[in-house]
Amino acid sequence: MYKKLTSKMEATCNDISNVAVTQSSPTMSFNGKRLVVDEIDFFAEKKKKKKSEVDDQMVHHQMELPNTSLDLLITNSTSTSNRSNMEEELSEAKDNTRNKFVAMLSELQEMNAENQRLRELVHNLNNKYNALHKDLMKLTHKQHENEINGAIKENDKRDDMIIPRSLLDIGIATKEDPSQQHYSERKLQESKNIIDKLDSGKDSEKSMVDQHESPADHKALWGWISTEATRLSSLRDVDQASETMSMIKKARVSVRARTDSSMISDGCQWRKYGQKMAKGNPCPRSYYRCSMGTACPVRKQVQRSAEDQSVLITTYEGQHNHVLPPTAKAMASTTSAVTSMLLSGSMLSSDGLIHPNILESTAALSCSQNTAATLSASAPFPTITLDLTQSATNNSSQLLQGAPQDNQHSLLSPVLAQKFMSSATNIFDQGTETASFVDTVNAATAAITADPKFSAALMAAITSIIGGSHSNINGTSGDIQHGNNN
DNA sequence: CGTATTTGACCTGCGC
DNA sequence: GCGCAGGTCAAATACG
Repeated sequence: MYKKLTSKMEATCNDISNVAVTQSSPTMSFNGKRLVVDEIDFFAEKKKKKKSEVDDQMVHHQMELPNTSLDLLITNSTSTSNRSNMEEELSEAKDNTRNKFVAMLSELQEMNAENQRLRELVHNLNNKYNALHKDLMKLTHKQHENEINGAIKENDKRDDMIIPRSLLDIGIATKEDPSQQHYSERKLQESKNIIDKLDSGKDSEKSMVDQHESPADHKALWGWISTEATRLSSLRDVDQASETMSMIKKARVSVRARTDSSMISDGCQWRKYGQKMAKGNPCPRSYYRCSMGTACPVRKQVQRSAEDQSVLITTYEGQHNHVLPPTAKAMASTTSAVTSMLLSGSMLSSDGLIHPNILESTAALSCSQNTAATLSASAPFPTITLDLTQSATNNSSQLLQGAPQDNQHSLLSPVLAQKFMSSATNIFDQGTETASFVDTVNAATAAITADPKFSAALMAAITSIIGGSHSNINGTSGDIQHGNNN
């Protein structure tokens, strides 16, 4: 936005400076560049010779005036009435040009003001981001300390828990892994280092200025450079934040489901925009984008499994920027939660391994339903795969104590379901992309920290929702209410 | 006729 | 630099 506006303003300035015949004039500063802008009398020269020469000039030439787009018809007539008409038209043309120029100037000033406001906005956002980031680190640190304290007790309780092979196969670290012990501390240290680097960057810029010029030049120069330093620093932070944002946008949730139909119904409207043959798979991959909202960034890929063509793999990517229908909301919230947990520090260690908390939660998911959740660390962007194709043989009561099991559509206890849905809704149902990633992570972390059953509830909710769909997918009904992520 | 889908061309990132 | 594969675009086509 800022860059766009800047380039637009630069273009405007160039246009103006091209038009303006510069004279000694007051200067305007734009983005550190000096612009010479003044009110120019385009007709000054012509005025001088106007009285004596204008008639002849007009007769013999097509007037050396800027094209004012007025249709000034010049004839060879020498009658006085025509002459006075032409003079009137000429002065009108002058006035028009002057008015246009004044209008452009005022527009430029407005844009300058807007530019200033945007700068302040970016700066404020940057400050808020930093504050939230620090809070997140504190929370993560606190949470990890709590985990360490309760680790022994938890381990005793969960000794009989079955961890699925699919999770062990992907190299998940266990609590005994000593590298996990300092996960939060390392992360905190990394963030401190980043902040230190930024600060030192500012300091070095300042020291460069301090040594730079004579005192006379110093003041003006410092004004400009400090503005630039602030701007660059902001851009660095914005880059950092945007990188994080792009990560969460790129995070994917993949759903494997056994179905004959070409696409699972997930409550959203999709428009197909491409199809491609993927290597090593006889079935084409289809590309869809969400058509429910204008310019909604959410996309999904649908492809049949190469190994088992009855299995449909649907991969969701991005966050919806519009209000979702209730049928799509549940899954969207759920997959948002998974995605954000996936990307928050509470899930992944700095080693790229899955945090023990999530291991437990994911194990809960896998054990609690006919579903396996796996995390791909090798993919360019984090991807969680929910496998709905496994046969219903697992005991679902191992972790979700009190969860009713008589209902294949909802194995989630009503209390936990409500808790989960309200949490997920509070956290993720922002409806727009503008919801801060940091807010999301903070909220997710806070929710998990506040409620030890949250993780289990979350996973149970996923299986509940997907489980319902799954049974539909495998059943005769084509009306599958499957959600997509975010 | 407006909207959705198809499909070949094009772009981009990555490995060699 | 080149080729490959994944992803996207947009003109052509189909459909209601």
